[in-house]
Amino acid sequence: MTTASARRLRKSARDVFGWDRLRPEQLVAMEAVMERRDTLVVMPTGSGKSAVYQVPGLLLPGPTVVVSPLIALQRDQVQGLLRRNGTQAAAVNSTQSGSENAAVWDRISEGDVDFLFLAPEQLAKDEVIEQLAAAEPALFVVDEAQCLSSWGHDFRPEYLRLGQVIDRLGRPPVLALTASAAAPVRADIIAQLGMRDVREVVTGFDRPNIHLEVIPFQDAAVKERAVIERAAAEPKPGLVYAATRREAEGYAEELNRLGLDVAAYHAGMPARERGSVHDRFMAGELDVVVATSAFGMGIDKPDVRFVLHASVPGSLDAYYQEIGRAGRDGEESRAILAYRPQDLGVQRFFAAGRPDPDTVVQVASTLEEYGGPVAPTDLRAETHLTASRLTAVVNLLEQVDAARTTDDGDLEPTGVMSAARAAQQAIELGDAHQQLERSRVDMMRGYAETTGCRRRFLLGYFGEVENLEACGACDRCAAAELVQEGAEAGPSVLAGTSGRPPTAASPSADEIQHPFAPGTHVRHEHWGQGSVMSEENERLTVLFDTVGYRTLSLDIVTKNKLLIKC
DNA sequence: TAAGCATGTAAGGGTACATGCTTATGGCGCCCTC
Repeated sequence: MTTASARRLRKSARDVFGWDRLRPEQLVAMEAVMERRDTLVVMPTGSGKSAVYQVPGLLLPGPTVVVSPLIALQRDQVQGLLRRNGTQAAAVNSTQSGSENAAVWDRISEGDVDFLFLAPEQLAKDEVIEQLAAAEPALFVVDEAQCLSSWGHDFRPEYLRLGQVIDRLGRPPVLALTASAAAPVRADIIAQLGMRDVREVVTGFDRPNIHLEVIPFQDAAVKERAVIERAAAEPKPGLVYAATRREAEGYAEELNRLGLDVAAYHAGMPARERGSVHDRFMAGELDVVVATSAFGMGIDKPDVRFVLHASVPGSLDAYYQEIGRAGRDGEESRAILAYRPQDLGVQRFFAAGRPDPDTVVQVASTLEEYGGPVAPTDLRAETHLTASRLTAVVNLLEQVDAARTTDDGDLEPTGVMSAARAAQQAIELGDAHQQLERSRVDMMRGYAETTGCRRRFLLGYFGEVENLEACGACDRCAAAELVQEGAEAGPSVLAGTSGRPPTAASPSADEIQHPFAPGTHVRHEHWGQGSVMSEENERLTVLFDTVGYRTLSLDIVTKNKLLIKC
């Protein structure tokens, strides 16, 4: 590429950041940003995702706003940028004093800050939006954008307010960055941020050096023993993911008893202790960290040799994100899942989090009683709800067009429907989201129980439909290879799993002759529009817009004409 | 949805089983006290 903008980008990357070469996909995304287009980038961690906003951010006139989910991450990002020649970066958050934050705002108004880092909660405050709007930001970046979809609907509802914030800032170009996002997550990010005419830059999901394995269990005690033995036996360092805090502490204790250097990590621990575990792991002082899902964002340790899940996580998005912390150095590493079907129960429980219907009715009718604009703080006082609970309900009401945010940040009913109708539609929307979350748990189960190549299943889930060859680097391919060898040459011992021979369990793209190849858009009489995500063993997995993932028998689909291509 | 725990009951002096309650991930910001 030899356009003037590509030349400028390359020069800035070299002069300021010392990067002699930009990857083609980085350059494509940067050029889209320079053209002021809304851009969604899905790139694995370690592939230079941050560069996509850093380089254009310095070339565009005006500050770049970066929404980042963790204050610890903001700190790392600011320090990283300050090390670059002539680059000014700052953060505004609750760990800094009022006067420190005020000093940052002064610098922004003087044009002295190139990059400003904030958590979405900061952007819930009117004065923050007003000061930002006055600075006329050149670019609005949402880092770790999968948080918007995974946390925005319940845990951190301010994430879903970012679309409104961008409107109030005068719609600067939006850049969303994430390391892993399947189709519904990408669609959610685009919809919630109100991104328009989006340039999507999605690089390959495959991490061929990570060997995939699932070990099935029925008995909890047997599984626990196996997890401990396996974690002790694998090359170090490694990560063990547990579903609960108690489990994490239990495993850490057992492994310590075996003489290994192991620490637990979860959100219930004091901040200092968490920081110390993080630092010791990064410094290579720990063999294993046993953690809940709290551990990992911003961890870029190249030599993690295994990621062992002691319980299934709630989605393949989460699973892929967590196993992606293994083998960043490109060396062989392993992702092992200790799978017990009963463990899905706790994930179904987590997937059930949605605003309570009574609360939705209460907020809708309170809003109707006001009749006109009301400050969110007044609505909070009236309904006796916490800020995040109220925000979660308001988000639903806005999504069904029953309420809107004024330019002043107040809430008002749109008046197009009654409070009862608004509440009903908002509750239905909450239910639909819950259904999608549950279908994602089902897909996790599908991965654990598949009889075909696990990597094909995983890549199909992320919509990567080009590479349908079996991988040869998962337990299923190894098992198929063993069967094949046995059939050809009698009993033999499995020598290894290197290389990628096609296997009986996994047909190539050319061999799939039926009309529902992955990527095909389809329509179902009851479930509406969808697209085929994967096909194996005569079963189709389809992602429907309204009901989430569904797995269907190809035979029944064909015989009963259940799906129409469109 | 499922597991752990406390309590209750039957049969019978210590134990087995049923029942019901509680808890299960993720962070920011802000207000409090020392």
